Amino acid sequence: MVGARAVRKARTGVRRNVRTVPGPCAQWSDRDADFIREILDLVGDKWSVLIIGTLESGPTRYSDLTDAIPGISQRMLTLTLKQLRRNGLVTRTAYPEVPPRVEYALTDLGASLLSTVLALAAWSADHHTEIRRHQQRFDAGSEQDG
Amino acid sequence: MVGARAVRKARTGVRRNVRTVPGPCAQWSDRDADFIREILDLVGDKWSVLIIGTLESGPTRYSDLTDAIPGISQRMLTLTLKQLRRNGLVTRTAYPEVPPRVEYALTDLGASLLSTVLALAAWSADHHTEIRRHQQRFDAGSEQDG
DNA sequence: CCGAATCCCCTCGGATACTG
DNA sequence: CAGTATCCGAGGGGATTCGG
Repeated sequence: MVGARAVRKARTGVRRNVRTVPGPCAQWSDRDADFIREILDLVGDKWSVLIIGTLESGPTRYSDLTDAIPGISQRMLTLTLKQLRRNGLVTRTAYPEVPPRVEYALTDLGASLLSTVLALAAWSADHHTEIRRHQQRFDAGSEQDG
Repeated sequence: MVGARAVRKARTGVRRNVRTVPGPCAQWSDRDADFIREILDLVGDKWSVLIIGTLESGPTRYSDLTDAIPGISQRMLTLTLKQLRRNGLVTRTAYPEVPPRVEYALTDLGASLLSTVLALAAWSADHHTEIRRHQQRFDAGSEQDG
C-alpha cells in the first residue's frame, strides 16, 4: 500500500519477519532495528551527508571542504572525515609536498550511499512546503486553547 | 556514475546548482543544505524511524508501540510521537472509553517517507558486512603502529 | 595547509515518580 | 491505559589553541 512492501521484496534482509496479523509481538526484529541504528550512525549526524555530497564531484582538499560546507568547524570536519574513513565511505590521500596537500575522495561504497541518501533529500525538497504547513498548524493549535 | 545525477535529474530542487568545474565556490547552496537538515530533523533521531516503521502495519495503540519498540522509554515515545504529529507524519485518535484508548496512524505523508527510509535500511543490510570489515581494518591499523 | 588537543556549553535521552 | 514532570549523566559539537 505504501511502497514499503516493494522495498522489502526487492531487498532481502530488511523486515523479513514482519507480522501480518495483529498482536502484541514485536514489530521489528532486533536485527532489523540494528540496521536502522547502523545507518543512523553513518548519516544521522550533523555533517556526514554534507561531506559525502560535496565529495561527489571528485577528490577534494581539506580546505576546499571547509569552504564548501558553510558552518562546519575544523574539529567536526576532521572528526567526521575520520568516521567516514573508518566506515570505508571515504579515502584519504596525502601528497608529500610543501605546502601539504590532502585529498579526500568517495569510495564506491560511499557513492552508493550518497545516491540512496539523495532520495531522502529529494523527498524533503518535495514535501518541504507541506511539512511547513503542518508545523504551523500544529503550533497554532497548541499555544493558546488553554 | 553514482546515480546521484539520476536522482538530481528526477527531482528538481535538490543540488541544482552543483558546479561542474573545480573551484573554491560552495558545493551546496544554502537551500540544499537546509533540505538535508530538515530530513535529519525528521528521521535523524533515535526513534522516529522505528516508530514510523511500526505504524506501517496499521493504527497502533500507545502501549503496543511500547512493546513493539524494545528499549524505548515512555518519555521518548511520547516526545517523538508529538514531533511526528507536528510534522504531519502521524495522526492521533483518542477514543473516549474506559480504559482510555489512543491509536496512532501513519498519514500518507508519513507512509511516503517510510518507503524512502526503508531504502536506506536496505542499503545498511546490504553493506553491513562490508562496513564491519572496513571498521575492523581501520581500528586494527590505528591502535598500534606508533 | 592539515589536523590534534583542550575547554565547555547544551541538547538528547534514560530513570523514576506522579496524574487523569 | 496514556501520558506528564523532574532529575541527571553522557556525549555531540563549537571556539580556540598548539603541533608538524
